[in-house]
Amino acid sequence: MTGRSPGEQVTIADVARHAGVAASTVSYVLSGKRTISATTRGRVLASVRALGYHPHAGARALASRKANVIALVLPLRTGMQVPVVMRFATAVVTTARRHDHDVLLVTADEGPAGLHRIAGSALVDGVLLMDVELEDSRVPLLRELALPGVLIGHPADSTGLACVDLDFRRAGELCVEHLAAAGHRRIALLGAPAAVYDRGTGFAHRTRAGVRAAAERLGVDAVTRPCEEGPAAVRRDLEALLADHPDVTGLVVQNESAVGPVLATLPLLGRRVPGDTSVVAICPDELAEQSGLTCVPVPAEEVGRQAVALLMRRLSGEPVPEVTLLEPHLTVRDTSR
Amino acid sequence: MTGRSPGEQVTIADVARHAGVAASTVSYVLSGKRTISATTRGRVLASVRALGYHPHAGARALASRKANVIALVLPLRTGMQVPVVMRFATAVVTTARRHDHDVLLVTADEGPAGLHRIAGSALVDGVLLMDVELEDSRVPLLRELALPGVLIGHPADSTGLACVDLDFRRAGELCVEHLAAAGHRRIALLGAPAAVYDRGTGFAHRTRAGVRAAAERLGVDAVTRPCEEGPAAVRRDLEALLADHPDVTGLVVQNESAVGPVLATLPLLGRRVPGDTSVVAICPDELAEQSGLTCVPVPAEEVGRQAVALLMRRLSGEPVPEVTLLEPHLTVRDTSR
DNA sequence: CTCGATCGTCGAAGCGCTTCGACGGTCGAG
DNA sequence: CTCGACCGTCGAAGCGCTTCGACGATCGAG
Repeated sequence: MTGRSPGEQVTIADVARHAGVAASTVSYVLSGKRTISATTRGRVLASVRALGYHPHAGARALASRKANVIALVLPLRTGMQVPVVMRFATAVVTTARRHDHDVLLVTADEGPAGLHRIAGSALVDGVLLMDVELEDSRVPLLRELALPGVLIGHPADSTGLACVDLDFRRAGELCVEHLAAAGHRRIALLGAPAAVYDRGTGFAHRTRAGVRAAAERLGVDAVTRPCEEGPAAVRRDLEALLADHPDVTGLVVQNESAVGPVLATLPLLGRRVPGDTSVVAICPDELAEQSGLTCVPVPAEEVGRQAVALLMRRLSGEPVPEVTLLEPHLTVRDTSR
Repeated sequence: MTGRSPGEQVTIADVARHAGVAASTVSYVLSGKRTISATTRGRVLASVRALGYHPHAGARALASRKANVIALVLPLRTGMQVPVVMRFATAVVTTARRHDHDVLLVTADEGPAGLHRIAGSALVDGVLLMDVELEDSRVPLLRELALPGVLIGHPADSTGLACVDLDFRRAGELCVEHLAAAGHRRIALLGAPAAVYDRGTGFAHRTRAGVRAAAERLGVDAVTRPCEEGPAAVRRDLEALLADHPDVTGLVVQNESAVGPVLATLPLLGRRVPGDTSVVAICPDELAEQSGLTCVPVPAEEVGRQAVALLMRRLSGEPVPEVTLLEPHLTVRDTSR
């Protein structure tokens, strides 16, 4: 029984009165910023529980100049790998909570103005930027606002920033190395939608670069081609690719929505997998697992966790590395040989 | 040039000084809660722009007892229709911003404790609850905390609540009516994963009920069966279904991940679509459009908009209807006859 | 012309919290 | 023993904003 109607804010003064101490003492117990005797601490904590006290977020933000909230700026537009984004978001929220922070969801459509608003109103202490382009307009703004930020993906110039990403270049190389080792001499990358390349999205460009570099190094042929979304489009793009390059026997797919249709279409084109054609994907692991697909998993959770951890370190003033690249790994399943 | 280092908070006092008025006057200009002469207002607004002033969210929340933030409580667990959730989230953020509110992302894993925390700390003014189950533990809590909330989906007992949802019962009926009108006498519902039914998730149960009711009313046979995710699982469940009920000629699919595989599998079973078997889905429209699928679209955006609008009305003390059901519509494409 | 309304503005009082400086009380070193 | 250092606690001052009451000025009605 709290003796208060629900919805009424329990204040630190209530707790102090209940425990017979000063409000500041309660604050120090909760923050641990000054030593408090075990007895007093025990009494205070008991009162906190008894009253169901939660500090008023606004008041705390005002006094301490920290909101304990971070912003997650999501793309939410076409061409995005939706499930990846989702799993990533989950990891971010969970990790942030573990660091006693909440997550504000901001859509990229709000653009730079959104960042201005958020920074100016002290709504958040820092931002996580997803879907970063090679030349991203938000990046200079971040520098200018002196708003602590961590980027998912990395822009061309990462000076003074903190970026986390799967090493997509290496992932591309890995796929080609795997196929080349299995004896494939002609390899094709069926990539993201053209719009994604046009936007200059890092992961697409870097993967392509990795594929090309590895192919050159290993002396195999590699062609690359964007691929639109939707079963019909995938099928069309795949057929066109194989019509132009009929001698391709190794396929690297980096497009979530293409995985299913590619696997369904190849047999119809008279190509058995992996007998005639090997398929390797860069995609979430569950998706690949469902189809027994050889893949380089995109570790969305791990990226999310790392990103939050980096941001937390920045918020506490620690220096952090500019670029954190996660090492990709290839999981061999049934679609490659 | 603001004359302040970036990251320094511009306060209302700065604006007041710059405009030569009192701080309270600035506040009234911005809130419109008292009449201010056009000249003064103009001067103040100019200063606001010149200094790039954004009110400090915490201070504002403290003084006004409104955070101008709503919480979006997302499931983020298996069996969810991920793209739907995503589009929904986008609509929520966009609509909320239009009402001058931000959105805090909360995962359902935090459970009731999360709601307590959020309510107690005045972090948010209200909550949007997704993925509501028929008997949802968060619902009584919402009542108890007197926390304004809007549910997406609706629980068995919606007294005193506000719920928004597509009328899934009607959607189920619509599909059956369409198939029956085309002459199909034996119809099957290939539904959500079994876990979704077991959780008592409203949309799955209501759709099934609608299918059964319409079938009975129209005198056609209807069988229903859950369907797991992933191409292989879908194929297996579909084959089992058709083995048990070979005379089924009309298929209702309510499972995003099943749409593609179902369409791919039917021809392999010697069933041409729509010649031998008609397929109708309840799924996002883009997904259906890609495959030329007859469907009842799930209007994620519309639900998101409505939900936010309802919450805003609740926050301003207006009474709102307990249940808002969106009328489903069937779009005929190439997979049904 | 005077008086009450009305309008536009101001000053001050908090909102609930953190944090700084201060102050008694202990305790160990000299 | 005495004195300084330290420990545990308190009171007060603000953080930036909203909002209430007050107050001069303006204006129309009597």
